[in-house]
Amino acid sequence: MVTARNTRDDVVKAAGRLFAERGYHGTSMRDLGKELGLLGSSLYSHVESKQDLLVDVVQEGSQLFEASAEHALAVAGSAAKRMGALIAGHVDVVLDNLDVARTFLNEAHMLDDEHRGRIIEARDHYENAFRSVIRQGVLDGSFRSDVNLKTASIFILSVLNAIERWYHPDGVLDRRALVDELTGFAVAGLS
Amino acid sequence: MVTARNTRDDVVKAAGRLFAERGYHGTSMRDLGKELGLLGSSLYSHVESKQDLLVDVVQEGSQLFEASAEHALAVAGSAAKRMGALIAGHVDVVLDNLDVARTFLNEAHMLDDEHRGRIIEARDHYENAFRSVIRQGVLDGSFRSDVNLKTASIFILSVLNAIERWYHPDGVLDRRALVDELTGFAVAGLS
DNA sequence: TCTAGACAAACGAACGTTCGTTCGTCTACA
DNA sequence: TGTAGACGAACGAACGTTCGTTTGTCTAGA
Repeated sequence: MVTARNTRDDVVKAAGRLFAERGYHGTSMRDLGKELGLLGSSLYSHVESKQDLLVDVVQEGSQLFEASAEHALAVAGSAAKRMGALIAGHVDVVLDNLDVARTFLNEAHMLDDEHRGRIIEARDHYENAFRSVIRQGVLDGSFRSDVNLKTASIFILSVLNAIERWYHPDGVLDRRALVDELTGFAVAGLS
Repeated sequence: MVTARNTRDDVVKAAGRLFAERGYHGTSMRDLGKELGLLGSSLYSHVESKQDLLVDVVQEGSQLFEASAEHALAVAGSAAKRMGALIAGHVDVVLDNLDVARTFLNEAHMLDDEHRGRIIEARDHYENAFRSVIRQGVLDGSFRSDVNLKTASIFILSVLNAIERWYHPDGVLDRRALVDELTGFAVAGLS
């Protein structure tokens, strides 16, 4: 007989799913309990508060993106190649952790000031990874010299962050093709 | 003596402001009343329901974008020029109606099925304006022949729709410079 | 010019429901 | 037998909404 006891991780995972789908304020603790076959009150055996769940999900998202950038920046090669690595990493994070990524992107501003501040810092740091690769390309002449570092990095991240809003893994465009399209568009926009 | 009676439009406008700021589910009717110096219950002199307010705001957003696209498509000239008109129109809609645009972009999926369906249709129609201009550019040779119409239009709209998340009108980048950056990046990405 | 009536706007109490959360109890496994 | 997990009743607060009433302004007729 397999007993289906829930762990804190199960609760956080389900919270990510519902927060992504219905938003933080659109999800009640009773909804979340139902998702796990529990009563809402039972969740407090695993978690201190609802806000706590949001913090957990958003922090996980933040760490995933951070790790991805670190990994991509370790790649050697041209600016275009390293930008490709950043983009491929971003796509992997989003598509392999869709609920976490969606919650991170859309619900983080519901956090209290302190946590939100930390998330904004992490986001800025992540954006800097893109900026530094663009700078490399401008300096070595592979990208246009008049590229605006700030806007260019924001534009590319805008495209990447929107993926969760339209991309369906079972559509005609598979993940590799998506990454190719994204990288092609970004590099062309910078060249 | 100036009497400050509120109209339905005042309520809808305030609703757009709060929905944009805190989200639909994060805004209560009492919050909204306070914004206008009223009790929550008093809002029902102007409006049938909370959902009704969301419908009003989102539909206004939808119409603004639609009108902008129609106007831009009437512009004669190269594909690049017409794309510039689409982008400039989009930026104007967003920056001149920030609350409405933000609510349209982020809260429309909270609508009931029927209204949401209509909004999705309108969005598809708006995207088609971008697609048709890209097609024009591909056909006349000013854009790359291997441009993917669907992804390219989505990418450009992704950048445009993200503006509300980062752009501040009082920053160093004024509106004209923003449009130039956007158009430059889009056209370069297509060329 | 004065006034009676109509009207929309706003009030404020109250409705039933849902919210996040607490707590004492029970149960199943180690 | 001890303990972690789940229960389920209960809490006070907040939710969207209703409703009878009050307020202030505009208009028509005397």
